Amino acid sequence: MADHGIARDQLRAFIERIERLEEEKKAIADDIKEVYAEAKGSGFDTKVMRQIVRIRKQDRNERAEQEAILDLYMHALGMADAGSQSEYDEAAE
Amino acid sequence: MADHGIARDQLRAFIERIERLEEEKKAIADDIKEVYAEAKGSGFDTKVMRQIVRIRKQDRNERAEQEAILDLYMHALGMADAGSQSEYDEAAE
Amino acid sequence: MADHGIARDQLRAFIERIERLEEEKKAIADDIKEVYAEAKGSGFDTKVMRQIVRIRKQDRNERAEQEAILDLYMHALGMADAGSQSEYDEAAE
Amino acid sequence: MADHGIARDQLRAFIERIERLEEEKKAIADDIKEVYAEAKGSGFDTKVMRQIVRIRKQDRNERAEQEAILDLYMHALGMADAGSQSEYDEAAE
DNA sequence: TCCCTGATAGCGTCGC
DNA sequence: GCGACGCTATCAGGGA
Repeated sequence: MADHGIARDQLRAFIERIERLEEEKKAIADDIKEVYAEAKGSGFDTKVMRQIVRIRKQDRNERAEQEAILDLYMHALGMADAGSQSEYDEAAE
Repeated sequence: MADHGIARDQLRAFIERIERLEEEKKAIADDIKEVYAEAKGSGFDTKVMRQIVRIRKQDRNERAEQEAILDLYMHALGMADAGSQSEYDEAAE
Repeated sequence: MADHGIARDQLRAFIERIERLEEEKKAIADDIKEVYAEAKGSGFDTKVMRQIVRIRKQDRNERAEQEAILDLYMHALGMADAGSQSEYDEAAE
Repeated sequence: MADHGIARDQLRAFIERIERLEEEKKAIADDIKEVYAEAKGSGFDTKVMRQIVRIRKQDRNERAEQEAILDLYMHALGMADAGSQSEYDEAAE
């Protein structure tokens, strides 16, 4: 039974951490809204702004995908890419 | 009561159309799987293939977004774009 | 080097087949959307409709599973099933 | 023309603030994912956890709504509510 | 106020 | 069999 108690506490802790993080996330989402509202107040068209944000994001993603596919090719060809091994070492694989 | 009967038949018809279409959709999804499987059988790396397909799609989307944002600017500036009214006429809007 | 050229063409063919199929899939997905939109225009609640579709699908899956189990038993008993009336008969509904 | 330059800078500033905030938002979303992953590693069922989180959120929303209604009555009766102990006290749970 | 679009979360699939 | 990724469906916010 003690185990259940422990598990319960652990679960509770996880849940609370998540809820705390979700609060933060929501706070930020609200901040974003505020910025759009402020921009609108300054005469900008939020629709256009959203599109700009979206397209810039796409650009970044595109670049990321390009890199990803390059890596993929390299591996497919049995060539590990030296350099850019940042953050994790795949040599072990 | 007759109304309910009519509505029921109408609803039934809609549901069946949807289910039929979903069957077709699934059939195509299966076809896609088959193609990947076949390619794999020919020695291709499906992961790479999926990436290629994805990136090509992104390219197309990017172009579409570019056009969309252009349109948006044009409208924001009060300039309807003459031409490119292909497929549907926005004049009515 | 010729090999690479061949592989390249083959790959290209696979990619194009996939892209063609994905287009078709998307077209059908759009058709489905249209049907929902039309139903909505006729006063139906699409949320409810989606639930109906989902439930009916589950039912079919359950039936399929039941049949699968039956088949399993039949084979375990050394009895091949003679046809099992393909696709099931909806007349009864 | 100077105006356009100013507007441009202003727009740029808004866009960058938004992008910065979206990065933060994403970072938090990733943190949440990590917590779920960690919980999973401790043997918890994340699907159940997500349900718990969702339900507790609903509960909070309901409580908030109840309070809102209460406030409404209070105001209708010309009685301002004195503070209403902001944010609710979780000690009782 | 309603509709539509975009964002998010859950599900299923694929690969390891 | 497990874990990760992509896709789909649902929900919420913004605009008309």
